[in-house]
Amino acid sequence: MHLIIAEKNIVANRIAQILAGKEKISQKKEGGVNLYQFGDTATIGLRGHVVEIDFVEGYTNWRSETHPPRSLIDAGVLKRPTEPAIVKLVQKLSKKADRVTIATDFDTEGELIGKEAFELVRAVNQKVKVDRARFSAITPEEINHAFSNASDIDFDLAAAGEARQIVDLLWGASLTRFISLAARRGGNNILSVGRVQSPTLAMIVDREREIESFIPEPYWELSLDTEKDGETFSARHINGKFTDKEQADTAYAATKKPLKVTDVKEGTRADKAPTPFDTTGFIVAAARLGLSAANAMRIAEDLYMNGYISYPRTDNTIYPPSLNLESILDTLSKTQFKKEVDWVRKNRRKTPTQGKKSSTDHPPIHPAGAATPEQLGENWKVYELVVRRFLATLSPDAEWMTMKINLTASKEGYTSTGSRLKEAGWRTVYTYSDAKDSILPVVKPGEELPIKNVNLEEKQTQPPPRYSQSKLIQVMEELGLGTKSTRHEVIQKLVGRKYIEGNPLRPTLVGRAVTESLEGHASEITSPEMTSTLESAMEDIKVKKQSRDLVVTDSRVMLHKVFDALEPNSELIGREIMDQTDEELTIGPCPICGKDLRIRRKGVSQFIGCTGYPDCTFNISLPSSMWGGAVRTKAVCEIHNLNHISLIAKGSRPWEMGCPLCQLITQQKDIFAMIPSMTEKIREDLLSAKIYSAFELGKMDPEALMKAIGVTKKAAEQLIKETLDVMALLKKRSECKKFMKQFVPPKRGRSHTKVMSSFTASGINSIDDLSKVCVEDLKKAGLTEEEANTLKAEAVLLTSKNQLKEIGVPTTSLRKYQEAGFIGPEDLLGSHPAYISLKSGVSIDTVSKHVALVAQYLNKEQPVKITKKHLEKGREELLSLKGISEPVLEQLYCAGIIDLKSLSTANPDKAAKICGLSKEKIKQFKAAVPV
DNA sequence: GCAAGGTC
Repeated sequence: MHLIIAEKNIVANRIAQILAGKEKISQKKEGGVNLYQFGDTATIGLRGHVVEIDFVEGYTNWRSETHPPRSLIDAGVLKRPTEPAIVKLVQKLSKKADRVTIATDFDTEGELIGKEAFELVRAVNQKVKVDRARFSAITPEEINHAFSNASDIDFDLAAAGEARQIVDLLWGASLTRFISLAARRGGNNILSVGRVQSPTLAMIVDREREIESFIPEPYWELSLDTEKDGETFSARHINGKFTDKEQADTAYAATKKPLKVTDVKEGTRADKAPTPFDTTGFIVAAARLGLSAANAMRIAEDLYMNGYISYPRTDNTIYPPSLNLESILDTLSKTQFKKEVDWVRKNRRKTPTQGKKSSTDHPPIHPAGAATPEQLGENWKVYELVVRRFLATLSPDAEWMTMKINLTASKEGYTSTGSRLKEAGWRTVYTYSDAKDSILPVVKPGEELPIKNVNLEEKQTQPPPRYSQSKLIQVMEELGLGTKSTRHEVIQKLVGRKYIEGNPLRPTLVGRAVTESLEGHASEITSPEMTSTLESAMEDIKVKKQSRDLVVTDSRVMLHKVFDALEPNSELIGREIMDQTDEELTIGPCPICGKDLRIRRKGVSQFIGCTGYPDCTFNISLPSSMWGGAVRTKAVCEIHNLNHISLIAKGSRPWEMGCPLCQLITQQKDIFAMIPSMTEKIREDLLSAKIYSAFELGKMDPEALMKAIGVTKKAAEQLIKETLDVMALLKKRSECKKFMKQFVPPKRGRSHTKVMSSFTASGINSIDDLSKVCVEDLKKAGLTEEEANTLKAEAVLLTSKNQLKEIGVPTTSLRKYQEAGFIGPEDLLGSHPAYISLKSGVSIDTVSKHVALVAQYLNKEQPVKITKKHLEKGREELLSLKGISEPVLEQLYCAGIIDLKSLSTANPDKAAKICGLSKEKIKQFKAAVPV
């Protein structure tokens, strides 16, 4: 069997299709992994790296005395499967294979992925022949050629990739741990460091510092307005920007009649059609549609997975000759772009535009399938962008008419330029950048024009702009930081670590503090040079000028030097970062005592507390950090002088909460409104007395409240009591919601909050209410019949359980009763103890005791006590009668018949109804009782 | 719990 291993599923599929020719391919899934088989060949796709490198055992504890961060530098590393299902299938097939071909991507990382696959194969099959197919496009010609000319894995190339892996892990993990520990940060708040992320962060910090230290300088611009045939236009002074005020004033004063046209120049300007999309170009264009880099990539990947566009991770801006542009046009003419396709076909340029980069792995991003807006929904605009860009690259250049008018006003020279789109060219199909005409009137040299206005404007030089995501990705690409597949993820990572925020991007204080510490003590890691050095070392490994191990050893030596400098300063570094970040957590003065309020974190919970604690207990609770870590933003509340709060979670937009105290007040407004004797006046008085929450109010002493808001003692007592009642109700509601959440999954338009508010409207406020509810009310809240029944049954179960517990039934017996179907107190009282004992397996003595407790609790008549001895005797008596077996005995117990005596006194009609035996049967048993 | 690189 010939096993072919590709880098990803989609490639495996296409290779199979090409190699199979007309043969039929059978596709099956094993453990969620696709396998394509034809003839004696099986093709499987990996998922990129299916193993990852990690440290050998013993290094998991960050705070270990024996394995501090520095020890990671010399720690051993191993490879561990990250995709066990794929690894398993590869190895299972390898055992049976007599030829294995590695067909991963044709680049360094692809060679490494191939080597990883090779190692998996060798681990289970030492003899099988393993070769390597290299192809730079997935076309029949390339693939067939690659497989009939298969060569060997390039272990040097793979080793270069391994060196990168190891160096990245050693530096990243050791420095991340070191700096996190120094700044006492753990869990969600670790401070990460890495070869790509740290220089990227440093660029953003650097830009911010440039902006801060920028000193604006004034300059002056001089222009005049004139008119021809009723059309006004303006002209700039030929000096451009005046940096000297006096010169500007002189020129202004000298701008006088007559204003004469000295010169008119007309020309044309070519406006080149854009080049094909690589990943960066695509992200930049998508940013104009308002998409973040990560979002644009997510949508592109989605479109790719569904066959609408080609592979979106590419560095290529030149269509390979093998790409069939004609058939793509055919496909697109089946979409709503038919008109544009026809236009392109009629006006097509000789050869498509091309950029500078031609890489081997994937073609530029282009449309691959037809789609409609209905099919794609939100993703449509990205598809449209790819389509229009593709069409633009086949379209002719646009052309502009340009006109330049030179003028003199007395002796001062002025100039005006205009342009008009002459040939729309590619702009016909690529409608994103607006092409505005600025048309000048027709004038002749020597002509005199009126001066309508002379304008002297003072302006200021501007600092450089902050990076937008797409600009940052462009710069990263120029510096060689990251890859086409990872750049956008790096930015997301920096946001997730709360190093950067906003759009355009600016550093947080943490981001800045970490960058500054690293620059001061481990500058290697904040410079893009580390990447270029690593890359040249990798080049050396590829050509055998160096070995992988030598490169790694060198890197280890360097990292030790870094730690030599870092370790003695660990206290200092920690202090620096903590001081700066404390500031970031401080949001302004406490409304009660005036000391600083600070964001506090404890596990997943976070809140705003007063630095005056425990003297001042003022606090505001915040949503759990599962919704995002709380950080302060630049905005400050005008009323409370507090910074606004924003919650930042990985992979989603920050949640702007605004001023936390304003939030608290609005939120409490609804709660206050539930208190019967609350009036708007009292509420205002409470606020002025700095009593912001119902919780605070409920805790108050009536005397103190009396003084604080000027009400009678009786009113104060009443208010406090009502507040406590409302809070108890809210607590019950929240328990009820939590309970409901376990059984009612959220759906579109049926959030848990929505369901709960519907419950409240129907008067359902607690789990207890749920247990007594009418199922129709639950269905009103959007629950299905089944969900409603389940919810009610579960509520009955829980409330009964709590009730029985309160009565004094211990948990173990309680569980047995409920499992046997005796749910609540009434069930225990409604059945004969013997029956309960038989069904639940709880001994009769215990059952009797519990039943007695229940009867006492419910104020019901105490049932007759039955002993174990009595029961056993009765049992023997009954079983001795003809026709009474164990199952019948159970039915008799149900009817309260436990011995001969109770049988003889039983009423057959009643008993039959309860236990399900026929009347005749019971009469028959009665008759058999010996006299 | 660390990196960066693949891919979903």
